Amino acid sequence: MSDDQWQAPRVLLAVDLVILTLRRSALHVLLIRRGIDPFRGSWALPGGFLAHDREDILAAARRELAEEAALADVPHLELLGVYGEPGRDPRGRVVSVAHLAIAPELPDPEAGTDAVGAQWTPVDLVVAGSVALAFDHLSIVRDGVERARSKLEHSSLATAFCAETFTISELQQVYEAVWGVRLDPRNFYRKVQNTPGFIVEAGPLRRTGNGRPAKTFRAGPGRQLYPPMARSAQALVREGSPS
Amino acid sequence: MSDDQWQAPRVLLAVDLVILTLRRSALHVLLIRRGIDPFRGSWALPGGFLAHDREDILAAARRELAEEAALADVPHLELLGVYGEPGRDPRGRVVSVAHLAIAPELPDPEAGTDAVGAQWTPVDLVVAGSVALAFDHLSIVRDGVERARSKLEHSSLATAFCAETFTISELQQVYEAVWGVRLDPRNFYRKVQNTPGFIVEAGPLRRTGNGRPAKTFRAGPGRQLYPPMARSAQALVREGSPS
DNA sequence: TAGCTTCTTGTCACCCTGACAAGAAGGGTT
DNA sequence: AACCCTTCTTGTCAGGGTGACAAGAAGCTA
Repeated sequence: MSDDQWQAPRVLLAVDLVILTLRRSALHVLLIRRGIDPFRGSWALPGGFLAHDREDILAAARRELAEEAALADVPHLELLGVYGEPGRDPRGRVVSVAHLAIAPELPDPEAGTDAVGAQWTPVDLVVAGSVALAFDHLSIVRDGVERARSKLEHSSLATAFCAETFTISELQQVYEAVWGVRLDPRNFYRKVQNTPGFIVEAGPLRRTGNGRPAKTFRAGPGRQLYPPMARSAQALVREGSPS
Repeated sequence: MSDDQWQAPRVLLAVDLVILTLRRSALHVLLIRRGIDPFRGSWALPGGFLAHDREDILAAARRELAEEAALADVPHLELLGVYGEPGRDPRGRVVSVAHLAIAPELPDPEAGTDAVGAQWTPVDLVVAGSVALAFDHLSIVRDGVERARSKLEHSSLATAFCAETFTISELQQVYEAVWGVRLDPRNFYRKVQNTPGFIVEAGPLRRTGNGRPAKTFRAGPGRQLYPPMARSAQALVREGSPS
């Protein structure tokens, strides 16, 4: 059980990022076209190895967020999972710590920045397999989307998809896009208003497109939602198939 | 941004285990007395380094489960988190992948096996700080308990604390111990019965201690609970302070 | 047999939810 | 300006789940 000569193996530690956002009311994930082998030319998640021996993992995630996605700050970043199956990377034993990041819809897409080759891709296309991903990144994306779906129920994660201030209708679009369902605006309005700590009115401001101006809100102090948003219950009216 | 000479750092990968069980209606965690430096003589979570270069992480977790806890099989084992802060281990850069395991109350405690020095310890004592833990293991235990509390709400994790067959009363004790609340037996009975896929009757068997014999059940096919078990709502009657 | 324990089945009021009607407040068109 | 259309917001109402609680069922012990 204990050889004096035995040495614990050392592994390469990578950080990968599932960055989700809403674009034109559809859920998108940021992908990068790989410039090096292996999988050169394939789409992959932003990520990379630890920069040095003493870099903190979360710090590495933020660094990759800035370097590869040109996102200096995101409203949400959390551990998603560990993907370390032997053989997942032909370069040797690589253990990847995947993170889930949520960003609001940003004015500048992926243009002009350091993040050349970065592209927001509809999640539907990715999970359907229409976009081939490097390594086991398809599994990671699937897990990330499922995590987001789940956390929308019990936490205030949905506000991370929105700008600083937002309307209830915009918040509803987050739920509809991530869950893939249609919700009744009137019941949704009442529900989020009656969930303590979820959202607070952001002054009597108003802004809108076409109809009656909407009240604006900002994220409230609560991170957990009681009572939770019911997914299965409201999911009666599934969204139609894509045309 | 790219030095030809740059080499990605390699880290030592460890696996740690938060193994929870119920003993005499109280939540316990398995701790090991460390026999080597650092923290020799302190209590710590079961765990260790990867055995070799190609060992799968989950396989390493199961191996440690068998070696250090003498648990050949547990009904639940999942990723808990990654703890890789630089400096958490004086031996160098160690990244620990923590796992959460749930075991039913076992007939043989920690006696006689390979797991010398293993001991079931009340979680209350640990989180209160009455038992000093090595490394950042206190944080890991806290996260593990919180994970279990959360998953009891939306998943059928509670059945992992029970034997193959169990009574509804035993299932209730799991919720009461993990959540630290008292629940009404009649409402709990109705609730779990009406949650589809949670539990199924295990034949007309019966067994009990003192009162009326209870029906026995086994875990149902459902892993997610709809509607979920409400923690905040039922948590009206907090359990009394320890005597 | 009485008393105690625990399990199991009900009852009832309240609140949340889903389905839906209708008013409020803007823009666009003629 | 009148009208239509859009979206936001406030209500109404029936049904189902939940908490509080009563009461019977089925065993053990004295």
